[in-house]
Amino acid sequence: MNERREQLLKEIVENYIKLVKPVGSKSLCKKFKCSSATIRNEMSVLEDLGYIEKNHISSGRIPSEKGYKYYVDNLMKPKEMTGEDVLKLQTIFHNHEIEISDAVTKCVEIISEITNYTSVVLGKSSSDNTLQQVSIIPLANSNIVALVCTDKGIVENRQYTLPKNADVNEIVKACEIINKMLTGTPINEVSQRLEYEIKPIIAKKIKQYEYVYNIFYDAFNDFSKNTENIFFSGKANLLKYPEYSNVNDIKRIVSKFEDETLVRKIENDDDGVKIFIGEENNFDPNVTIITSKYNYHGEEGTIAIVGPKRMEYAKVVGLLNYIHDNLNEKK
Amino acid sequence: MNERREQLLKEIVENYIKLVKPVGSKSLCKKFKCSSATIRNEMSVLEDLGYIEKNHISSGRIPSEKGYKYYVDNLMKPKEMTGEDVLKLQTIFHNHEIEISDAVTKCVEIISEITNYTSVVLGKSSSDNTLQQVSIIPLANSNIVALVCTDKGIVENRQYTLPKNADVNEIVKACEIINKMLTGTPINEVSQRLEYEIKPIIAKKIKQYEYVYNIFYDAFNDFSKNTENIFFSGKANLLKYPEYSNVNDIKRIVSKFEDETLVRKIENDDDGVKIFIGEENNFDPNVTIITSKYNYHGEEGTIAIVGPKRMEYAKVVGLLNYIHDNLNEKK
DNA sequence: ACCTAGCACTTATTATATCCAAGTGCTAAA
DNA sequence: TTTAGCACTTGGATATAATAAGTGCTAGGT
Repeated sequence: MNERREQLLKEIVENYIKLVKPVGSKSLCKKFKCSSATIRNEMSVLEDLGYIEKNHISSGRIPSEKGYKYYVDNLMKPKEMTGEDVLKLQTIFHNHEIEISDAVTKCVEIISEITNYTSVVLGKSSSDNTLQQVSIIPLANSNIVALVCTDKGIVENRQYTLPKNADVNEIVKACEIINKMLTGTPINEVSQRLEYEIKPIIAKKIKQYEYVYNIFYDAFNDFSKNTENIFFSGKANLLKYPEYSNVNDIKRIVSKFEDETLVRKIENDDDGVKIFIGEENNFDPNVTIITSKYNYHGEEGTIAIVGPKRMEYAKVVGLLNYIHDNLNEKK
Repeated sequence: MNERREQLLKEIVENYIKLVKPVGSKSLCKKFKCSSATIRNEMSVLEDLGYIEKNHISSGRIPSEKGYKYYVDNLMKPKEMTGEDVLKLQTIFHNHEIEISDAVTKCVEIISEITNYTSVVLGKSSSDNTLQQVSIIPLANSNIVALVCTDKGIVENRQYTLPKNADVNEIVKACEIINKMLTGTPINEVSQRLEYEIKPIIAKKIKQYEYVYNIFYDAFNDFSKNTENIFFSGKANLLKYPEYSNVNDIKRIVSKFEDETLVRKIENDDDGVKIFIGEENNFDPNVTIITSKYNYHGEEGTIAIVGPKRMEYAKVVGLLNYIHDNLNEKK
């Protein structure tokens, strides 16, 4: 590699990102003040090094995954955000400072709007939450709502119809016992302790303890599944790009978005903004995924942007850097 | 119309539903024990009546929307559910009888699985819920969770960070006042009564009443938006069908599923199982939507199945009839 | 040692022509 | 009222040719 080759690669990548057409030697003559033959010679070096590829023997060049990677690692300069976009995000980070539960959600909606890619929030699985409080709200017709709240403020609720001979007071009693004994327990250990510590106690104090036990057992069990913390915005954006212009590609991508266990694989534990190009990501070899962790007022997770491999890296990385800084307060 | 023409229409519709190819006169000779010319004569009558159409001058016939409609209204016999499918649904309706909050959700997941179409749950907008109880759960670092629960057991929760000089006790006090005065108020009137009845009272009793007021105001406001009660299952199923084999059709449909206000238009207030073919529905002229209301332990809404116009009507209607009966208990 | 003009060659894309299968409409006879 | 027969239409598949874009390579120039 030398200076000119790097510049050439940069030019090819950015050109291809913009126009989605293989880049020919002729089109770069002016920029490099030399003939197309010279460019061709340099291009064939870049091809030997594996940074660019041809679709067929006489086509222009497109960046390979290795080429994109070299570009993002060495040549790209993250774009500073424009005032307009900053403004949109400011309203989330500053104006509404008390309301936090869906700051992240709103954030990715704006990301999709700005970037025209698909964004995903992967809420952290609840394993490091601890039990803060359970409570019962009685409704009419012997229905009740059981609530479970964790120290990080995540709430799950569930409605039940009580058997006819049930007594709400007994359930409230059980509630108090659970709160007294289990507050602070990691949420994934609660079920176990409920069975071995709480069940014997309420068995003594409460007549029909079985159904009372079941109510809480169910409520906690739900928590550990916790399938609800994936949020998408701008799914349809992916379909805008010409690389997904054949039906099977689209079907493949759409189906993959439907598959929760696959989407979970997007998650990444490294801090900072990370880029996974094509084969590097565990989701789909035809997309690039850029991730960023967040930890905002105790809510943790990953924000991911999914787009074509020829993503506007400079723009997206600039944006995610900004968001990363704002959604991770060092307390 | 006469008996033979009805049978012919029935045959054409069912044939097209199964094979997705225009139905030619020859293929029906055996069934009707006559020559293709006879069939052609009858077909041209059905075409004049508007029940079937041609793609081009020399193609076989396909049912028109009017034809489908005549079929579902007069010729189709809803298929009884098979034991296997009944079994899948029984586990929801009977075995887990205490756990109701996502019975409907699980239900449509099974619907999508059985039918291979897309199903949607449109939760009833919360306008006829009344306030049952608000409560506050304090967390660490002067964070709190505010909970709002309605008489039908719908719960919204929100997390806030309190200002430094705040006193949780004052918020709890406000909670009690609200519960005493507003329980039973329709949820969409709560904001108003909060401002005119509660605000003056807490203004007297609580020092920094402004932020306390804001917490509850926000929490109730969220409720009236209530954008979260749409649930999809099997979105990708739509892409399986040959009628959506061109890219633009797929893009259009996928984008429409993304558009919440459009999806809301699927909702339908009539009771029973209703069929909306093509132009009859407000969502997309190229699909059929079959809806059924549910009212299960106080949770109300619409279940909708979205599929191509050549939907397997008999199967889907049979299934939805069954579900309708089970998700609407007359108390 | 590097650059460049020139040219033969390759490939995708587009347009055009041709052929075939499926199916219709119409006529005339049963 | 039904049917056999036939001319006609259309979409789809396949083959062919023309064109544009771009490459690799050679040979001569700096």
